[in-house]
Formats: sequence, structure tokens, C-alpha cells
Amino acid sequence: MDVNKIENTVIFQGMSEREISDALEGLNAVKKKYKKGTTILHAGSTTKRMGLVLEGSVTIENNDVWGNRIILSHVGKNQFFAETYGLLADEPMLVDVVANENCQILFLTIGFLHRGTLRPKSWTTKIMSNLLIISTHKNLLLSGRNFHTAPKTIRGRVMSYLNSVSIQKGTTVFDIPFDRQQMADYLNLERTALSKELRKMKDDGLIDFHKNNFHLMESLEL
Amino acid sequence: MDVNKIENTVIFQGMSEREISDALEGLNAVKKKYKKGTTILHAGSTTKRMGLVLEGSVTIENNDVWGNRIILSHVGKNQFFAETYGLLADEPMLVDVVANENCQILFLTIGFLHRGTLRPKSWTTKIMSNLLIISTHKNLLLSGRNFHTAPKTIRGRVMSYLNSVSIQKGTTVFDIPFDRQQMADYLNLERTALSKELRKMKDDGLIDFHKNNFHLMESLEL
DNA sequence: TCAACTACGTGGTTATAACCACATACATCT
DNA sequence: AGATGTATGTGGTTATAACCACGTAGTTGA
Repeated sequence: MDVNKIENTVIFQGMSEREISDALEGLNAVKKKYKKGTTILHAGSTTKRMGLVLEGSVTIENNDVWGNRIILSHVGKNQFFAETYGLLADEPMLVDVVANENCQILFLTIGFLHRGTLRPKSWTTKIMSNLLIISTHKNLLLSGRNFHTAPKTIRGRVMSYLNSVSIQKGTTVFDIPFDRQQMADYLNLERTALSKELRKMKDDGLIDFHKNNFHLMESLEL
Repeated sequence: MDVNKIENTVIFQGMSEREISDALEGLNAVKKKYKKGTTILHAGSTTKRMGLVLEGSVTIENNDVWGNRIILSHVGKNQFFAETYGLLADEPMLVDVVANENCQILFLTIGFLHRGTLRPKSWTTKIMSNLLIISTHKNLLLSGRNFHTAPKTIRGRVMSYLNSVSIQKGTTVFDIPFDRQQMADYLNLERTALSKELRKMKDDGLIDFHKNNFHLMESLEL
């Protein structure tokens, strides 16, 4: 396992090279590749492992039998998924994890961590501390979607989402990680209705966009 | 501080009485009372403390300037809130915490925990491990709301929510912790529209209810 | 360069949830 | 008990998002 590539990810923050390679061994680190569109983890199943996206990106989504899709979040390079289910190893997953593009995943077995079965080594406490940060951030992310899907109007949802991305990226011009259908599924909207409203917002001078590149206009009103 | 009352809460799980009282001191435990309707923590502010509900209950909500309310969750006795913001002590809160009834809160200062400034004592790792569990469960809770608010129809949302409560409580007759307005704000609906749909669902033999007591009928269809 | 496929957008229709105004039931207080 | 206040329900109207069918643009591949 190549330590250099991952020593800067949140989960190994503050750890020495030695600790990291101990941790990688202790956590049974396994690398795996997936083709775009593949389901990496299936809703209903359980897992003792969390995932770190080394290359590519994945989406966390729920697909019901009628073909409806809910997208909870997008997980990009150097970000994590399934840490919740990995830790609570018995909890059946409510979501699928799907490869959004060809990607490479590092799996880490964390299901035993909180049980204290392992005698505490220096790396275990550090990993747990870092997992805590990851979990709390994931919390903010899920809260975020709750807010973006709250406005009754399409325009309200779009603005809530685009604003948050803009603030996060620190610029009014930015790419979003979703295509239209995904954006609609993230904002809990119907795709064509979203298209229409985006058009209107462009006509109204609120935003500009091309594909998944968006430009938030400074609102002229005080 | 009376240890007996709280030794069974999740955050002190697996700790000796001695560890618990050390932890209470180290976490600067403070008890406080709030009257129904009081805002305990304000959106926009930061906090280094998390809350444990000793008595009563609180709601986690967002109130915008136009009077719209979003309820993210209900936190009952022996449950926790603001652990996310307490840990990420710089993160401005996106939500208010409001006393749902007269209540008593135990505040624990956890803002320093993950920084490793404190030299590791036996209780710190245990608290962190337990916080991890709490955080991941909070994650599932937030995911839950994302799912309950996803169906396009009022009936779909109500069923999604009531089903999850029913499963969680293990019975088809149960109380929900919300009044109508709160239920509407949780499911992202307008109150009167919710009332009407509940009535229709009763007429259709899907559910029965009186106030906040609900009865899920076994669906007759295969 | 043409064909096939996918992503995206548009027009028109309809179902339905929001909204408003009000009624009724229920609880609280003196 | 009566009065006040709050929670809940109902009827009617309207705005709007979902839905369906189709067109167009943009991409991939032979």
C-alpha cells in the first residue's frame, strides 16, 4: 500500500508514516476498481468497511422499485462514504453507493473499532478521532440537503443549493458535480421542470449556466 | 453532579463510576433548565458544548425571517443534540435548538476533544468512542428525514414517516412526538393540507389517529 | 459522415399541494 | 362557568410542479 498518496486525507490526519502503515494493516485496507455505473454497495446489505475515494467519484442514492431515485450526496476524490454503516456494522444500508465515473476505492474495515476489542494502540485513537470529524462533517452535509429540499418552489431549492456551493467554493462561477437528472434527484425535483425553471432564472438574470457550469449573478436588489 | 441518573446514557456507556465523574469534571458538565418555547441554542452562533436532555424534549429546527420553520428532528429524554457543532466548535449553527416542553439540559464541553490537547486519559477515548456512535446514529436520523420528505405526495410522506416510527417502536399503535404543525414542518408540508390528507387516509382505512396517537392499519392488499 | 444514443430542453395538460378564510374542538386560567 | 387562547379541521381557489410526448443538441463509435 502506497502511504504517500493518502497521508493527506482527513482520516490519517496527524499520524506518522509508521502509524499510517500500521493502521492500513490493522484496518485491512483493500484497493478496488469500479466501472462507471456500477453499484459498489447495495441498500439492504450490511458492511464493516468504509470507503475512501482514491480516484473518480461516487453518489450516495436510494433507488426504489418504481425507478425513483433520491440522491443524498456526491462523494469526490479523497472523500469518504459508508463510515456510518461501517461503524454500525449491523445496520442495513438505506442507500446504494454508485460509481459516478470509473473509480478506485480504498476500503477500510472499521466495524470493530468502537467495540474496544482491540487494545488501544496509538493509531486506533487517532483514527477514531478523525472518524469523529468525518462523521460530524457528513452530518452537516445531510443537514444541507434537508435545507436545499425545503423550499416549496423550484427556484428556492436551486438558489439554496447553488448559494451553498458558491460559498463553499468561494466563487460565483463553479461546476456542480451533477448532471441535470442528478441535480433534479438531489433537489427532489422532476428533471424537465428543473430545466424550465433554470431557463427562467437565466432570463431573469439571476444565474447563467452551460451544462454543469454555473454562474451566480450578484443580485441587483438591495 | 449525580452520576446515577446518567450512567445509562449512551455517552457514558462502558465507563466506571470513577471515569464518569472524572469525565463530568473534565467536560465541564453544567445543568440548566429551560421553559417551553425557549431557544436553547441559536442559529448563527457557535458552541463548544453539546447537550444531553435530562428532562423534557427539544426540537432541532430552522426558522427563517419569513416565519417558515423546518424541523430536522425531535430530541427526547436521554438523547443528545449539538454534538456536531460542539465538536466542530467554529462551525456556525444552521439550526435553533428549542425547548419543546419545560426541560432540563446537561451541557458537556467537547470542543477540545478531537484536538488531542488533553493528554489521553482512560475516559477521553471512551467518550470519543461513544460520541462516534452518537454521531453516526444522528446521521441515520438525518438520512431518515431526507427519505420521509422525498415522496411527492403528502400521503407518501406520511406513510414513510409513520412506517419508520412504527418499525422503530415495534408496534402499529404509537404516539408521535409532534403536534400537527410540527409534523407538517418535519415532513415539509403545509399544516391544513396535512390535516386533509390524514382525514382521507382515515377514510380509506389506511390509518386511524387521535391527536398525536396513530394506528397503522395492516394494509389489506397483497 | 452517418447512425445510434444520451443529455437536455420545450409545450401543453393535469393533478395536487399551498394558500386563505373560517369553523370547531380543546385546553387553560381566573 | 365563562372567557381567552391554542390546536386542529374544512371548504374553496389558485399557483405550480409533475407528467407526458416530443424535439434538439451534443457525444460516441463504426
